[in-house]
Amino acid sequence: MLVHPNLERSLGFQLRLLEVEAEAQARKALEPFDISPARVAALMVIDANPGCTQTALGEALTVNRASAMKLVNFLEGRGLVRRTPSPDPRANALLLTDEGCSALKAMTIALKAADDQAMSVLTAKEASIFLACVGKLRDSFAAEGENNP
Amino acid sequence: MLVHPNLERSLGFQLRLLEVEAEAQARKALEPFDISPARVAALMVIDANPGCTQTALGEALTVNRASAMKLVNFLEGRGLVRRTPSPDPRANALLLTDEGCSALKAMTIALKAADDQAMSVLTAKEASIFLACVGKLRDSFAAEGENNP
DNA sequence: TATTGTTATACTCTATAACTATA
DNA sequence: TATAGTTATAGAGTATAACAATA
Repeated sequence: MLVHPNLERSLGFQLRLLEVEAEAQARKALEPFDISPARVAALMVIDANPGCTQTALGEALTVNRASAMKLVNFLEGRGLVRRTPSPDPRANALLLTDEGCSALKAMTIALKAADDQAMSVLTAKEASIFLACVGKLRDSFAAEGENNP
Repeated sequence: MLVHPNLERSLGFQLRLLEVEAEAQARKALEPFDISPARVAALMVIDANPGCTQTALGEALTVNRASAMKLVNFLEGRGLVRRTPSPDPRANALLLTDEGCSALKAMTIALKAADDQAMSVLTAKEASIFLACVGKLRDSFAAEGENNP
């Protein structure tokens, strides 16, 4: 069945289909850990920014404070993240627990294997151009968003 | 604030960020029409496959029958799509109304303008390689999905 | 039996708005 | 007044399961 000539050539639609498949693949790679890709992304942000606040976590993941809080509630409940006192008593400083740290290492390995397998259909040159284009496009969208806030 | 070295290099995460931005841009381009990108995609599928069933529509959009039905309910309520009798009396044959046809033309123009603007940061060669890579990656994911159904 | 459309229900993710406690 | 976290609520979007009509 035909989808539609305009859809086949549409950047947005093709990206959406690809992203849906990439997310499903990541979800599968994470099945042994019973955790979603978005939550692993949160762990990675905290790992890269120990002591960051929930608001900062939300900004890095482009979700709002309330959503960031739900993420942290889940990760804390799993024993992967700790809320610790921060210089500013209004804020929480987020840290990975020891368990969170070792779990993240294992998850990262699983995700990378899946990623590498998907990227293996591209030549090295294609992969490099592809990732550069993704970056350029993201910058382009970000610039547009600033012009029309 | 650092996101995370592993995330910066992650195909899945970068794709997700890009897709979120592309979707937001499409949503904005469609604001004058008060309709979501997913619903316009449904219109395009029906336009390309006049008389298709709801189940077929769902398959093309990779959603299930119940979700396809909600899409059609909305589009019918808007007067953009008609459910007509089908050779198989269990099924509906979906058609665009005249209004749906002309609305889709205008929406397509708006979407293409936004798409072209985003792609304008890529050289012609980059754009061609980028779209080819998207296709390759989708095929790769699809093949993986078949091996592990 | 299998399939189409339908309905009811629930789940996930996210957003908004209002509240508190601090700054 | 502005900000961090919290809470309650609501909205999309999608999925599952069961049902009727028909193949």
